[in-house]
Amino acid sequence: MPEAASPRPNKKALLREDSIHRLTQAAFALIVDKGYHACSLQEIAEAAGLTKGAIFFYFESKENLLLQLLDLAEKHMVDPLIQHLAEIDAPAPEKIASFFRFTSKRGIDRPNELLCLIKMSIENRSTTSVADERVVQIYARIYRAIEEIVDKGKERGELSATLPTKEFATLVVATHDGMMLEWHRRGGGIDGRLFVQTVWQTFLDGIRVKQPNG
Amino acid sequence: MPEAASPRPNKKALLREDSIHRLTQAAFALIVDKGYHACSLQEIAEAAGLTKGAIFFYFESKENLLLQLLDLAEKHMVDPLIQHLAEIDAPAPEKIASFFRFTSKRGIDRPNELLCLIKMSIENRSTTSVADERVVQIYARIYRAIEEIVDKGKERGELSATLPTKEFATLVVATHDGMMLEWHRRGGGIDGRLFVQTVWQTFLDGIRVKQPNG
Amino acid sequence: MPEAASPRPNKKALLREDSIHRLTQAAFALIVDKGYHACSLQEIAEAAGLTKGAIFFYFESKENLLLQLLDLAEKHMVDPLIQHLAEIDAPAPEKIASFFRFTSKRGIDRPNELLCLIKMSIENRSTTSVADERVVQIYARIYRAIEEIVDKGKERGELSATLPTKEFATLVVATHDGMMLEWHRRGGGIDGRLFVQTVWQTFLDGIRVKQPNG
Amino acid sequence: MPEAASPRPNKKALLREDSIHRLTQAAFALIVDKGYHACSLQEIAEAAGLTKGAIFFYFESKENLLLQLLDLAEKHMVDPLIQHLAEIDAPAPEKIASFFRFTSKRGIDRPNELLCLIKMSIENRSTTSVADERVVQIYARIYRAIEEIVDKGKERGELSATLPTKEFATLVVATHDGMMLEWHRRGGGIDGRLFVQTVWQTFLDGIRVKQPNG
DNA sequence: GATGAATGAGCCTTCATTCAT
DNA sequence: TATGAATGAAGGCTCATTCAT
Repeated sequence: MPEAASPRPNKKALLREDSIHRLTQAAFALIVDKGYHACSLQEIAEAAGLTKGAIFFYFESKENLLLQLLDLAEKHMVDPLIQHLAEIDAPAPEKIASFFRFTSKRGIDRPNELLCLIKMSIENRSTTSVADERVVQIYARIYRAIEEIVDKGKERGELSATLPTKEFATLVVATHDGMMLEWHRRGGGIDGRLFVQTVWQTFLDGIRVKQPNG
Repeated sequence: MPEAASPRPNKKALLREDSIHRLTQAAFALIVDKGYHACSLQEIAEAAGLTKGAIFFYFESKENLLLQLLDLAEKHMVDPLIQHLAEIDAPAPEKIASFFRFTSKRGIDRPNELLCLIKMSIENRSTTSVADERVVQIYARIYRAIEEIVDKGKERGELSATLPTKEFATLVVATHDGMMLEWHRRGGGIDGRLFVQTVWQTFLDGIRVKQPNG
Repeated sequence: MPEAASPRPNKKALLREDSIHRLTQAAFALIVDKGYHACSLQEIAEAAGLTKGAIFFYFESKENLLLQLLDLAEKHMVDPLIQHLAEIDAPAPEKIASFFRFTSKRGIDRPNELLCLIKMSIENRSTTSVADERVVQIYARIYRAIEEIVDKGKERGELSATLPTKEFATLVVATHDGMMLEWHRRGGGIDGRLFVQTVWQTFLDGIRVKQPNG
Repeated sequence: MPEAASPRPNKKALLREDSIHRLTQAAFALIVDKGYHACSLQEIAEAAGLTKGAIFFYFESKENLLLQLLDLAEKHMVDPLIQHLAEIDAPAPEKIASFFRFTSKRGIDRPNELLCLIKMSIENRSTTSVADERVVQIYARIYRAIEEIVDKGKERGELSATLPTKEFATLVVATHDGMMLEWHRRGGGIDGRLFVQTVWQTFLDGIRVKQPNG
């Protein structure tokens, strides 16, 4: 099946796409690695094989670059996650487990987008910047999705009615983010698959050895 | 003219103590709030009612100031925590719960020292600095303490023998740090006491409604 | 296939002409408004509905664009002015008045070319650039024309013989340029026609109420 | 007469004063010479024998430096001028002449402050900056003073009642500014004293040879 | 004929750091 | 003990300029 008539595949558009991709990937990697404030545009540009000027050509400012990264993280990680949670039909505990499972799976191949979002939620605080607001927005969506699951779970008797929704959702997000960060921090030191399994098993079953009935 | 055994509290030393205290407290607060890289010595000095020069007089460099903060965090939070865990005589799950309980209690009054340590463990990565190494050391101590609890718990049958020690310890730390950060992030939005209670209840008992024996 | 004697107006040439015209007009307007150094080629190109590249295609450099503007200003404003002054047959004071009258009239329809020249004579100083030299050249022509009028006026007894030629010419140019700038600066604030009239009446008759003979 | 008791003449304050003075003088000179946008802080600092950092230490930003210059120009040139005009008791034409005479005299020793103000009134247009507003404010004061003189002059019959106040004031300012700029532009080329004399003689008496009565 | 990608020099600004006092 | 003056390196950003297409 040969390429259709398209006389020439628009070289400039391809170049543009490629440059933007290299810049965003480099930015993701460096921000995850060193933090937003600690990494310079110089470094990012070099890592992408371009110059600072190219970043401004495509993104106009450092903060705007960050905003683009957040947009990507939302599109590639958060949107699918929330859609996934909405689609699956399972008891609340299983849905919570799915939350962990979903990002873990995605995170194995492309950890930087998710980690960038998490790191920014921690680093960029009290700086009333646009990027900060963006992070808050995205997190609000995640919280809403989890709180919905919890509320429905409580209605259906799948979760203890005494569970405080907000606090529990906070716990879920906290565990999730902490886990991702810790995973990244310990790097090769731990077995990823084993870790993830431990996380949600613990989370679901509690850590105590179950006393045989009684 | 020899220094007398001066019963009256040395005024100079007191002043010195006070200045150092104000500087470290200001630094703790600002680093927790904005991150190490995002806050300048100027800000810290101003918040302490002193000038940049004073910081260099007492700490010699920005990194050294951070090191002092880490030392304080270790002395005031980590040392007591580890000693506490070593002293109490309880089953492993209970000890894990104590871990959460202990820092939560301390964190209510003086959250900044612990949060500073946690934030630094996330922000300062891949920068092979002395401060980074210091953070790693401190975290290693915490991990060791938890892994010891887990191993003993498995020996005694208090924890499932199939629980992978390292991964589980990672989970504990992750949950703990994530929880602290989330708590701080959500500020007044959530009920602290309720949140902490939720954390370790969930962690200990699992989130599922227990089927009445059967 | 030889070029025909093409009676139909060459389309390419027209397009070319049009683009150049739009660029120069945009440049005139922006330089008058913000000054040469404060306005970027980006702005000029955008205002002309083209891109930076087009400017380099037609003008090769920012300075060369300015040179072209100066050429236009000379051709459209200075050349006709000098020719006009040479042609009219009147006493020196009347010729001086004509100087003001002429540029005022022209300036009403196309103020930017004259203003650009004046502004450049003020902004671009001590920068030994080609454009600067060009400005000096043009001003030298104007000075020469006025000094000629003054000298002849003195010869003919139309002007006081004690009037220092150079200094008086300087005064004429100063008043003229200052007036144009002030006119532009105050925008709608003053009545143009009334202002111009005031200028040369004052200049010619002096500002004092004439004592009735005696 | 020995220096009074003052134990030591506060070296730091003197140093401060001196550095600020050198920086402002350098800034005045370079801005007058090349324009605000065309001269860099690097140049200014070098001309003052300091570094860029020193400028930020004392002035915080380039624009703020300019604001300080404008303040100085107002204090040293405009305030005295307006006070002078208010104090002298003379017919309106003579007061107008005093306006020229006063700034001319001051301008001989310290031309840069006045020229900086004038140049900024021309260069900084349509940039809604704080500095621009400052310039407008200062000019408004000058205009007010002149318009007052004109109005009173018309009341007392010293000036033609048909003279439009606003337009005439504009003319005065225009002539004044143009004259100052031209004087600066032509540098050594013209005789300052002779020029000034020509200006206000012309302005006062008109340029025509007075016909002997009738 | 004109664009869009990309560069590099230079700008304003920040900030940790030094040092005389 | 602590300050205030000053520096220099580096950061984000602008902009004239080049060039393949």
